[in-house]
Amino acid sequence: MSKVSPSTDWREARRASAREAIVDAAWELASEVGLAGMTLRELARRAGVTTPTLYAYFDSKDAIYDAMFGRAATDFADLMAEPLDARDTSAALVSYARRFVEFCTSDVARYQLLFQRTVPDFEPSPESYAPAVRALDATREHLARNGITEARHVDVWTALLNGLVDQQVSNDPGGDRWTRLIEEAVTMFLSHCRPASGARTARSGSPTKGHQR
Amino acid sequence: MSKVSPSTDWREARRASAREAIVDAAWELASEVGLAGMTLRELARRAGVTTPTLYAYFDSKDAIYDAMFGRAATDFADLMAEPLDARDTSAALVSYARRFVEFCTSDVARYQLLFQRTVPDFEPSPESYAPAVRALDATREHLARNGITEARHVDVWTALLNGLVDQQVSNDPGGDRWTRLIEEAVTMFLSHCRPASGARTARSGSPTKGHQR
DNA sequence: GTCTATAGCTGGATAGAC
DNA sequence: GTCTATCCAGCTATAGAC
Repeated sequence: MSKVSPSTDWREARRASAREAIVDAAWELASEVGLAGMTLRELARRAGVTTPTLYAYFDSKDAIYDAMFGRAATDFADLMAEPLDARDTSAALVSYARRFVEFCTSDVARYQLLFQRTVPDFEPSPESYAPAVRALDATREHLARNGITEARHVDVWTALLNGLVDQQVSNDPGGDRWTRLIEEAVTMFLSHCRPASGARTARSGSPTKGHQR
Repeated sequence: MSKVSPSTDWREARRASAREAIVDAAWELASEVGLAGMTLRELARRAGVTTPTLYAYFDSKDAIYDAMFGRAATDFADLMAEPLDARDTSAALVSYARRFVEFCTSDVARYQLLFQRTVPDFEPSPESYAPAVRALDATREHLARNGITEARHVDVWTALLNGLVDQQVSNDPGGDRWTRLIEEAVTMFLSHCRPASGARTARSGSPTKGHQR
């Protein structure tokens, strides 16, 4: 495959594995104390090393944030690319929305790093950001299957879902006051944005009731 | 009125005035460097005093955040209580939504302190929080005039508006990619949530076009 | 690569003179 | 109430031995 020697491959693999372990510990810590509350001392302690060792794998704290972003974006894109088992396109969209909201609310720190700009002076590198673009493309594709193709409608969709997530985590953390409104919100969205193409497109009823969790 | 002497009143007034000046400087600073980036040294410099003087007026940095919250909540409630000049209730709701979104996007730091939980370990005191409750009541009243009375619909409303704001400030700061969708979002909301009560309630057309700013 | 030790800095908060 | 001077804690990041 490559011109590097096998031993170099091993070392590269071990190094990448060690980096992943640090990122694991970083996410675990951030979900407990918040992104801003994450310190390198505590991160090193959790990872079973000392502070200088972190610098053997990352140039700076921002580089760690960047690796965290990359991991989160990849997880997000992978989750959103998983196939959906739903009988029709609108039910699929509800499932898709639930998936997104569940992903966001299950780890607020991850949601903040990925979708809000809460860490001062941090911006993800293009490489880390790429998977997020891929996920947004998947969103567009799902909407297109429901006849939603206009850019403004896609923006309404993202606003609606982000709004549900934001209200949920800000005003009812751990509860379901807004997450339980997903199906209604999707119905509202579809009946307004989907082009009229017959009678059965208007509402989905509640075929996916009890499908969550 | 009170048993305190006039000179005590004067002193109280001057003290309150000095506190307000500090809060003014605090908001000006926060809007430049963010809430987390606000330091007491720089705040003191802006206010024309030294750090220890701040502690003559506030017990801690969190107490300053709390005073900032109180100011923002009062401004918010006052703005939302201003009368609306609109020919019908649905147009009034659009104006109301514009007012809210404009308030939020014009000062991101204020939006974050008021509606998100971005300052770690800070929670507003009941006194500072009270005006925010008053503003939410005003929102409920406006929605009720449009026949929206169910609690779940009020929650959909707040999610929708917060979603527009959040996407705007996170992904298109300074632009209008999401703020320009306000009228469409309100139309979508009303046609779904407003109880059917005749033909003319379904849509508002665009009577308020060019009404913003 | 990993450690011990520490530099260098910045933050909130305080002591004590005036 | 306001200042000068400072404390003390916490942070990121580095030097240098092994």
